[in-house]
Amino acid sequence: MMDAIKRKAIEAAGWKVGDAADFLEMSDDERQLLEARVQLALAIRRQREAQNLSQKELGARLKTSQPRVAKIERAASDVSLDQLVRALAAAGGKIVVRSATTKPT
Amino acid sequence: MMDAIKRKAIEAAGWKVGDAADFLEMSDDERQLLEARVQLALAIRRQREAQNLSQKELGARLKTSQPRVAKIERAASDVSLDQLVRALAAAGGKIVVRSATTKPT
DNA sequence: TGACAATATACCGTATCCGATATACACTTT
DNA sequence: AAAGTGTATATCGGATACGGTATATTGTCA
Repeated sequence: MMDAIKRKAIEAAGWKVGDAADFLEMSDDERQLLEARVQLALAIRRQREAQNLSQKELGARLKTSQPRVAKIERAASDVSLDQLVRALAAAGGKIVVRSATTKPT
Repeated sequence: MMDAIKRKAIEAAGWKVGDAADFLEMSDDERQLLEARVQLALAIRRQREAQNLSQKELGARLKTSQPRVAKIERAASDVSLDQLVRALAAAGGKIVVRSATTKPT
Protein backbone atom coordinates (compact mmCIF):
# COMPACT_ATOMS: atom_id res chain seq x y z
CA MET A 1 0.00 0.00 0.00
CA MET A 2 1.13 3.50 -0.90
CA ASP A 3 0.91 5.91 1.98
CA ALA A 4 2.65 9.11 2.97
CA ILE A 5 5.22 7.35 5.12
CA LYS A 6 6.25 4.93 2.44
CA ARG A 7 6.41 7.67 -0.19
CA LYS A 8 8.57 9.71 2.12
CA ALA A 9 10.98 6.82 2.56
CA ILE A 10 11.16 6.29 -1.18
CA GLU A 11 11.85 9.96 -1.78
CA ALA A 12 14.47 10.00 0.94
CA ALA A 13 16.22 7.25 -0.97
CA GLY A 14 16.48 9.59 -3.93
CA TRP A 15 13.64 8.34 -6.11
CA LYS A 16 11.35 10.79 -7.81
CA VAL A 17 7.78 10.22 -6.71
CA GLY A 18 5.34 13.00 -7.52
CA ASP A 19 2.34 11.39 -5.97
CA ALA A 20 0.79 8.02 -5.28
CA ALA A 21 -0.35 7.66 -8.86
CA ASP A 22 3.20 7.96 -10.13
CA PHE A 23 4.27 5.14 -7.91
CA LEU A 24 1.35 3.03 -8.95
CA GLU A 25 2.23 3.67 -12.56
CA MET A 26 5.53 1.83 -12.22
CA SER A 27 5.53 -1.43 -14.06
CA ASP A 28 5.29 -4.60 -12.02
CA ASP A 29 8.90 -5.35 -12.79
CA GLU A 30 10.07 -1.95 -11.64
CA ARG A 31 8.03 -2.09 -8.47
CA GLN A 32 9.28 -5.59 -7.72
CA LEU A 33 12.87 -4.55 -8.25
CA LEU A 34 12.46 -1.52 -6.01
CA GLU A 35 10.94 -3.68 -3.29
CA ALA A 36 13.79 -6.16 -3.61
CA ARG A 37 16.30 -3.34 -3.22
CA VAL A 38 14.61 -2.10 -0.07
CA GLN A 39 14.49 -5.60 1.39
CA LEU A 40 18.18 -6.09 0.61
CA ALA A 41 19.04 -2.80 2.27
CA LEU A 42 17.17 -3.83 5.39
CA ALA A 43 18.91 -7.20 5.38
CA ILE A 44 22.28 -5.48 5.11
CA ARG A 45 21.61 -3.32 8.12
CA ARG A 46 20.29 -6.25 10.16
CA GLN A 47 23.25 -8.37 9.20
CA ARG A 48 25.76 -5.62 9.88
CA GLU A 49 24.33 -4.96 13.31
CA ALA A 50 24.14 -8.65 14.09
CA GLN A 51 27.86 -8.77 13.39
CA ASN A 52 28.48 -5.68 15.51
CA LEU A 53 30.08 -3.85 12.65
CA SER A 54 30.04 -0.09 12.25
CA GLN A 55 29.28 1.41 8.85
CA LYS A 56 32.90 2.41 8.70
CA GLU A 57 34.05 -1.17 9.26
CA LEU A 58 31.68 -2.54 6.68
CA GLY A 59 32.85 0.20 4.34
CA ALA A 60 36.42 -0.99 4.80
CA ARG A 61 35.42 -4.53 3.83
CA LEU A 62 33.69 -3.14 0.77
CA LYS A 63 36.63 -0.86 0.06
CA THR A 64 34.42 2.17 0.29
CA SER A 65 33.50 4.92 2.73
CA GLN A 66 31.14 5.12 5.68
CA PRO A 67 28.90 7.64 3.90
CA ARG A 68 28.56 5.23 1.02
CA VAL A 69 27.41 2.50 3.38
CA ALA A 70 24.78 4.88 4.73
CA LYS A 71 23.49 5.28 1.19
CA ILE A 72 23.56 1.55 0.62
CA GLU A 73 21.50 0.91 3.73
CA ARG A 74 18.74 3.16 2.51
CA ALA A 75 18.91 1.73 -1.01
CA ALA A 76 19.53 5.17 -2.50
CA SER A 77 18.81 5.48 -6.19
CA ASP A 78 22.46 5.72 -7.12
CA VAL A 79 23.31 2.44 -5.42
CA SER A 80 23.31 -0.50 -7.79
CA LEU A 81 21.88 -3.90 -7.09
CA ASP A 82 25.42 -5.16 -7.58
CA GLN A 83 26.63 -3.07 -4.68
CA LEU A 84 23.69 -4.06 -2.50
CA VAL A 85 24.47 -7.72 -3.03
CA ARG A 86 28.18 -7.22 -2.44
CA ALA A 87 27.41 -5.29 0.72
CA LEU A 88 25.22 -8.06 2.07
CA ALA A 89 27.91 -10.59 1.31
CA ALA A 90 30.53 -8.40 2.99
CA ALA A 91 28.30 -8.20 6.05
CA GLY A 92 28.32 -11.98 6.17
CA GLY A 93 24.95 -12.64 4.64
CA LYS A 94 24.25 -15.19 1.98
CA ILE A 95 22.02 -14.58 -0.94
CA VAL A 96 20.29 -17.10 -3.07
CA VAL A 97 19.18 -16.11 -6.52
CA ARG A 98 16.83 -18.68 -7.95
CA SER A 99 15.36 -18.24 -11.37
CA ALA A 100 12.10 -19.90 -12.30
CA THR A 101 11.37 -20.57 -15.93
CA THR A 102 7.88 -19.92 -17.23
CA LYS A 103 6.08 -21.15 -20.30
CA PRO A 104 5.54 -18.93 -23.35
CA THR A 105 2.30 -16.98 -23.18
CA MET B 1 36.91 -26.04 -11.80
CA MET B 2 39.18 -23.71 -13.71
CA ASP B 3 40.09 -24.99 -17.13
CA ALA B 4 41.02 -23.42 -20.44
CA ILE B 5 37.48 -23.49 -21.75
CA LYS B 6 36.03 -21.74 -18.76
CA ARG B 7 38.79 -19.18 -18.72
CA LYS B 8 38.16 -18.49 -22.37
CA ALA B 9 34.48 -17.91 -21.68
CA ILE B 10 35.28 -15.56 -18.86
CA GLU B 11 37.69 -13.61 -21.00
CA ALA B 12 35.18 -13.46 -23.84
CA ALA B 13 32.80 -11.82 -21.39
CA GLY B 14 35.34 -9.07 -20.94
CA TRP B 15 36.94 -10.05 -17.66
CA LYS B 16 40.66 -9.87 -17.19
CA VAL B 17 42.06 -13.28 -16.35
CA GLY B 18 45.78 -13.68 -16.68
CA ASP B 19 45.89 -17.31 -15.74
CA ALA B 20 44.19 -19.86 -13.54
CA ALA B 21 45.90 -18.54 -10.44
CA ASP B 22 44.42 -15.11 -11.01
CA PHE B 23 40.98 -16.59 -11.12
CA LEU B 24 41.61 -18.61 -8.02
CA GLU B 25 42.81 -15.49 -6.28
CA MET B 26 39.42 -13.87 -6.50
CA SER B 27 37.72 -13.60 -3.15
CA ASP B 28 34.91 -16.01 -2.44
CA ASP B 29 32.45 -13.15 -2.73
CA GLU B 30 33.75 -12.10 -6.10
CA ARG B 31 33.76 -15.62 -7.45
CA GLN B 32 30.26 -16.23 -6.16
CA LEU B 33 28.99 -13.04 -7.74
CA LEU B 34 30.61 -13.87 -11.06
CA GLU B 35 29.07 -17.32 -11.00
CA ALA B 36 25.68 -15.83 -10.21
CA ARG B 37 26.00 -13.48 -13.16
CA VAL B 38 26.83 -16.32 -15.51
CA GLN B 39 23.93 -18.40 -14.24
CA LEU B 40 21.58 -15.46 -14.68
CA ALA B 41 22.81 -14.93 -18.22
CA LEU B 42 22.15 -18.56 -19.04
CA ALA B 43 18.69 -18.34 -17.49
CA ILE B 44 17.93 -15.27 -19.59
CA ARG B 45 18.83 -17.03 -22.80
CA ARG B 46 16.87 -20.14 -21.84
CA GLN B 47 13.87 -18.09 -20.89
CA ARG B 48 14.04 -15.94 -24.01
CA GLU B 49 14.21 -18.97 -26.26
CA ALA B 50 11.43 -20.69 -24.33
CA GLN B 51 9.30 -17.66 -25.11
CA ASN B 52 10.37 -17.68 -28.75
CA LEU B 53 11.68 -14.17 -28.54
CA SER B 54 14.52 -12.81 -30.68
CA GLN B 55 17.21 -10.72 -29.06
CA LYS B 56 15.73 -7.76 -30.86
CA GLU B 57 12.31 -8.37 -29.35
CA LEU B 58 13.68 -8.80 -25.86
CA GLY B 59 15.69 -5.63 -26.44
CA ALA B 60 12.49 -3.79 -27.24
CA ARG B 61 10.94 -4.94 -23.96
CA LEU B 62 14.05 -3.76 -22.16
CA LYS B 63 14.09 -0.54 -24.18
CA THR B 64 17.53 -1.35 -25.48
CA SER B 65 19.20 -2.74 -28.58
CA GLN B 66 19.80 -6.25 -29.87
CA PRO B 67 23.58 -5.91 -29.47
CA ARG B 68 23.06 -5.01 -25.85
CA VAL B 69 21.02 -8.16 -25.32
CA ALA B 70 23.86 -10.16 -26.83
CA LYS B 71 26.16 -8.68 -24.20
CA ILE B 72 23.66 -9.37 -21.46
CA GLU B 73 23.43 -13.02 -22.46
CA ARG B 74 27.14 -13.51 -22.09
CA ALA B 75 27.23 -11.56 -18.82
CA ALA B 76 29.79 -9.13 -20.22
CA SER B 77 31.72 -7.20 -17.62
CA ASP B 78 29.98 -3.95 -18.42
CA VAL B 79 26.53 -5.42 -17.80
CA SER B 80 25.28 -4.77 -14.30
CA LEU B 81 23.52 -7.26 -12.10
CA ASP B 82 20.61 -4.83 -12.21
CA GLN B 83 20.35 -5.20 -15.94
CA LEU B 84 20.70 -8.96 -15.78
CA VAL B 85 17.81 -9.18 -13.36
CA ARG B 86 15.68 -6.79 -15.39
CA ALA B 87 16.43 -8.77 -18.53
CA LEU B 88 15.36 -12.02 -16.91
CA ALA B 89 12.15 -10.39 -15.72
CA ALA B 90 11.52 -8.97 -19.20
CA ALA B 91 11.97 -12.44 -20.63
CA GLY B 92 9.24 -13.63 -18.30
CA GLY B 93 11.39 -15.26 -15.66
CA LYS B 94 10.98 -14.82 -11.96
CA ILE B 95 13.81 -14.37 -9.55
CA VAL B 96 13.83 -14.96 -5.87
CA VAL B 97 16.44 -13.27 -3.76
CA ARG B 98 16.53 -14.78 -0.33
CA SER B 99 18.95 -13.48 2.27
CA ALA B 100 20.05 -15.68 5.11
CA THR B 101 21.31 -14.07 8.29
CA THR B 102 24.34 -15.52 9.98
CA LYS B 103 25.65 -15.14 13.50
CA PRO B 104 28.63 -12.93 14.32
CA THR B 105 31.93 -14.78 14.14
C1' DT C 1 27.70 19.81 29.58
C1' DG C 2 31.51 18.45 26.81
C1' DA C 3 33.79 14.91 24.31
C1' DC C 4 33.65 11.18 21.44
C1' DA C 5 31.71 7.46 18.30
C1' DA C 6 28.34 6.42 14.92
C1' DT C 7 25.44 7.76 11.36
C1' DA C 8 23.58 11.04 7.95
C1' DT C 9 23.69 14.61 4.23
C1' DA C 10 25.98 17.25 0.58
C1' DC C 11 29.11 17.99 -3.05
C1' DC C 12 32.36 16.87 -6.74
C1' DG C 13 35.48 14.50 -10.06
C1' DT C 14 35.82 10.22 -12.43
C1' DA C 15 35.16 5.41 -13.92
C1' DT C 16 31.75 2.51 -15.40
C1' DC C 17 27.44 1.45 -17.50
C1' DC C 18 24.39 2.00 -21.17
C1' DG C 19 22.03 3.09 -25.60
C1' DA C 20 22.84 3.76 -30.32
C1' DT C 21 24.84 2.71 -34.56
C1' DA C 22 27.68 0.35 -37.90
C1' DT C 23 29.09 -3.82 -39.45
C1' DA C 24 30.35 -8.70 -39.53
C1' DC C 25 29.09 -13.50 -39.22
C1' DA C 26 25.85 -17.65 -39.38
C1' DC C 27 21.95 -19.95 -40.96
C1' DT C 28 17.78 -20.51 -43.69
C1' DT C 29 14.86 -20.15 -47.60
C1' DT C 30 14.07 -19.22 -52.26
C1' DA D 1 23.86 -17.36 -54.76
C1' DA D 2 21.05 -13.62 -53.24
C1' DA D 3 17.93 -12.11 -49.74
C1' DG D 4 16.25 -12.31 -45.21
C1' DT D 5 16.60 -13.21 -40.26
C1' DG D 6 19.05 -13.76 -36.09
C1' DT D 7 23.25 -13.13 -33.47
C1' DA D 8 27.94 -11.23 -32.53
C1' DT D 9 31.61 -7.63 -32.27
C1' DA D 10 33.34 -2.74 -32.18
C1' DT D 11 33.16 2.04 -31.17
C1' DC D 12 31.51 6.23 -29.08
C1' DG D 13 29.02 10.04 -26.54
C1' DG D 14 26.20 10.75 -22.66
C1' DA D 15 24.22 9.16 -18.25
C1' DT D 16 24.86 7.36 -13.67
C1' DA D 17 27.17 4.84 -10.07
C1' DC D 18 31.09 5.37 -7.37
C1' DG D 19 34.80 6.90 -4.10
C1' DG D 20 36.42 10.68 -1.51
C1' DT D 21 35.98 14.48 1.48
C1' DA D 22 33.74 17.91 4.29
C1' DT D 23 30.30 18.69 7.37
C1' DA D 24 26.03 17.94 9.89
C1' DT D 25 23.29 15.30 13.19
C1' DT D 26 22.51 11.96 16.69
C1' DG D 27 23.51 9.27 20.64
C1' DT D 28 26.13 7.85 24.66
C1' DC D 29 28.92 8.31 28.51
C1' DA D 30 32.23 10.75 31.74
